[in-house]
Order: sequence, then structure tokens, then C-alpha cells
Amino acid sequence: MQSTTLSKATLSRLPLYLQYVRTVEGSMISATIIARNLGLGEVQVRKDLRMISQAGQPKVGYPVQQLRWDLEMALGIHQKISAVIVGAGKMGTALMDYDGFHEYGLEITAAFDNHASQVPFRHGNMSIYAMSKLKSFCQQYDVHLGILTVPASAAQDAADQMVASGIAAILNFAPCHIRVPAHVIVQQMNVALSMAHLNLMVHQENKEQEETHYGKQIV
Amino acid sequence: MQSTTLSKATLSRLPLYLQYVRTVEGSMISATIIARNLGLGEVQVRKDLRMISQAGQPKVGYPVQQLRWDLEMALGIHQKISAVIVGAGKMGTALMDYDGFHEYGLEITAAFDNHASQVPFRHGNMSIYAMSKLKSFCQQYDVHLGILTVPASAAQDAADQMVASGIAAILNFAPCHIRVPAHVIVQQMNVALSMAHLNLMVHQENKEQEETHYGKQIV
DNA sequence: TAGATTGTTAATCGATTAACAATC
DNA sequence: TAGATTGTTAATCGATTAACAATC
Repeated sequence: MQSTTLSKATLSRLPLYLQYVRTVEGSMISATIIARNLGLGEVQVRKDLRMISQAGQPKVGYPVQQLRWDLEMALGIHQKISAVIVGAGKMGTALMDYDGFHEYGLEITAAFDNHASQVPFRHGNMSIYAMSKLKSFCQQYDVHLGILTVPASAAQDAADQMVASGIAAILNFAPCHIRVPAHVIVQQMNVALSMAHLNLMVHQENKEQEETHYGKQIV
Repeated sequence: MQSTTLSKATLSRLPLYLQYVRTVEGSMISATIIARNLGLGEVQVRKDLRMISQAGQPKVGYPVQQLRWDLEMALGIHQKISAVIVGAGKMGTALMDYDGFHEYGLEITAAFDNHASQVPFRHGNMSIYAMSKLKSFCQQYDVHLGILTVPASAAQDAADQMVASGIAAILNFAPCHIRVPAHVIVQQMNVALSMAHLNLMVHQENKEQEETHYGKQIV
């Protein structure tokens, strides 16, 4: 259990390691192999892993189970994390059905939408409430994370209500900037921009002619 | 029109600037104000903008229209970018309806799915083809970008077919690692991990006590 | 033992910030 | 002119890489 805080760069690579380690068969894994498969530097991987695990042994490598556990601990995945979805449109309901959440300790506790009637409506086993219920819900269940999936035109208004409800971090799927007070963290999930970014990289790549053997992974 | 390549760090902030600039009313905008609103350093913003625009003028700032145009140019948004969606489940169809794409010059040309019959099926105004059609389609229309939205269990197989079809960059929504050859770029879109990451930051933030006035934006 | 691996220390590289000059 | 801004050069900071020591 390390107490020194991880660097931002290291922290952003941990998910990659975890995802990879989860696919590994066999009982041991070495930093060398991880590095090769993810297209990263060997030393970088070793340094990163050293930050979050003591289980490495010369000549043998890391026990897969232990390393996986340590990565999950470092990412804070082992205690359940609660989050709400604001906006129950196409994207919102798709996320409600997303199977990847529970693998990462995440629990979507409820969804909220402007167009929900005052009476809770259900989608699968999840309740969709009216926006007016957001504040009391978040306070009652102590929820501080929110996923924002309303159209761009409604994003700022919805974000304001989330902030007023005690949400401390927002994952914003709306393709627009939202204004929030200093204590609130906003992370953009802009699919279109990610694609534009990828497109740029493809063009750059063509000029550079990469020589590594495995594909580059981006976080 | 700059020819020196932008640093990775700068490139990753351009989307943020563009998103913000698009919300600005009035004809001029200063780096100072942008910095304050996005929670970034003044000098950093100035340096970034200098890389992609010549339009800055002392005492006045940047003309909003021109800056916006320059940002869009730098991000390569002005020529149409074509992409395919592989996996027409909940997430895939939600993305087909996503309104944010065209704002960023992105055009989803078609979707592909294992369960599509051999006869094209339509969703809105978009065709969903069988996976077997992927290669010929990508080659005919010269598409090199793909969004992967199949379940984790089918991700590797689908990715292999995308690579075989000439896709050069994959935006992967499946919460798992996929193996690709060196020339292919993979970007993860892991919503669950983004949330875990946000959760960590919220806890750190509580310890640090930030003093900036505007909320922190993350790319 | 030799080889493969982990882990650390020092050097390099890249990005941010600070200080200042230039300009309308 | 004075003030607000852009822009640049130098200093600092952080992250990566290279070289090497330690170990089963």
C-alpha cells in the first residue's frame, strides 16, 4: 500500500495495464511482455508497476493475480463507486445497459431526465426520475459522480443542477464546454473530437513510419 | 498555416479551446479570459494559440471567428472525415444518432454488425451491413477510421476484421484490451475507467484544496 | 553459473512557468 | 501616455530513457 501519490502520467497508464493484465492467462507476467504488448517502454512499465505493487520478483516477474489486485486497489476500484446518469436519451439509456461498469466497481444508481414524469419510470432494473428529484437523491444516497448525456443545448442547465445537487465530478458527453465552480471537475467525453484526433494521428503516422512491432495504445 | 508539428500536450488542449471558443459571444477574445475559464495557465494558452494562429493582437486579443477557424484547421476538422461503426447494439445505435459528429467534420458512413442479415438494414438514414461487407466497403469508400462498439467478448475478433479491412485507427468502446499490428492506433473509450479516474481525483482534490476560481477541465 | 528479470540512480528530453520585451 | 494584451527567452519542473546494480 503506497502512500506517495502517483504521478499523473503513471495514473493514466494504470487502466491500460489493468485491462491488459485481465486478459493474461497463466500465473506470472513480466513487465517486459506487458511493455511489448502495449507498445510502451520497458523501464516505464517497471517504474509504474513498482509504484503500485511490491510483488515483482527478479527472474520471475509479477504474479498475475496479485498484480491485478494491486492495480485495482490503486485505481480505487474495490470499493463500490456510485454515480447517476443525467439525460435518459439514446446515449443515456445505452450507458444504463453498458456491461463494463460493474467490472470497474461502478454502480449507476439512478437516471434523471427532464421529460420523465414525476412518477419514476423504469428502464431495465433502473429507475428514471424527474430532474427535480436529483438533489434529494444525491444527498440521500451520498452520490458525487455524474454522467451527463443530455443534448448540447441542455447541458449547461443540467450541469448547474448537478452542481447544486452536490455532484463533484461530471463526465460530459455533450459536445460543448460547460461552466462549473472551481471545486467541480469536468471530464469531456467527446467522441467526435477523439475521432478527429485519431484522424490527425493517422496522417502523422504515415509520415513518420513507425517501427515498433505492436500497436500503439492511447488512454 | 504552421508547418512545425504541434506538441502532444498542445494538441490535446486544442479541442478544449475550440469547444470554449464556440460558446463565446462578441467579436474578440483574449487568452487571459480563455485561461481563466478553462482553469489553465495564461502563458500556456498564449503559447498554444500562437502555434495555430497568427491573429493575436496586443491589447485586443484574438478575433473570435478567426481563432475558431484556425483551431478547426489545426484539428483537421474542415475536410470531411469518414468513419464506420462496428457493432450496432445499444451503444452503436446511440452513436449513429449522436448529433455532435457533424460539428467536428465527422461523417459516419455505415455501420456493420454480425447479426445483420446479408440484406442491408437501415437505422434512421444509415445502413447496417453484415460484417462480411466491411472490407469491400472500406476499400471502396476509402475509410480508415472505425468505432468499435461490440461486447468485450467479440471485440478482438471484430478488431481483427477491421484491421484486415484497412482501418488504421480504432476508437474502442469495449472495456478490454485489443491486440493490433504496429501500424494501427487504438484509443480506448472506457466510460467505467473514466469514472474511476474521476472518483480518484475527487478524493485527491478534497485533500489538496484547490484555490483557482474556475473548474478544472480535463481532456 | 548464466540469463532473465526487477529495481534504482543519473542523464536526457519535453512541457510548464516565470520574467520580460514588444505592441496597439 | 498608461494599461492591457501578445509574444519570446530563460528557468524550472516533471516525465522518460539510459545505464547499471541487485536478485532469484
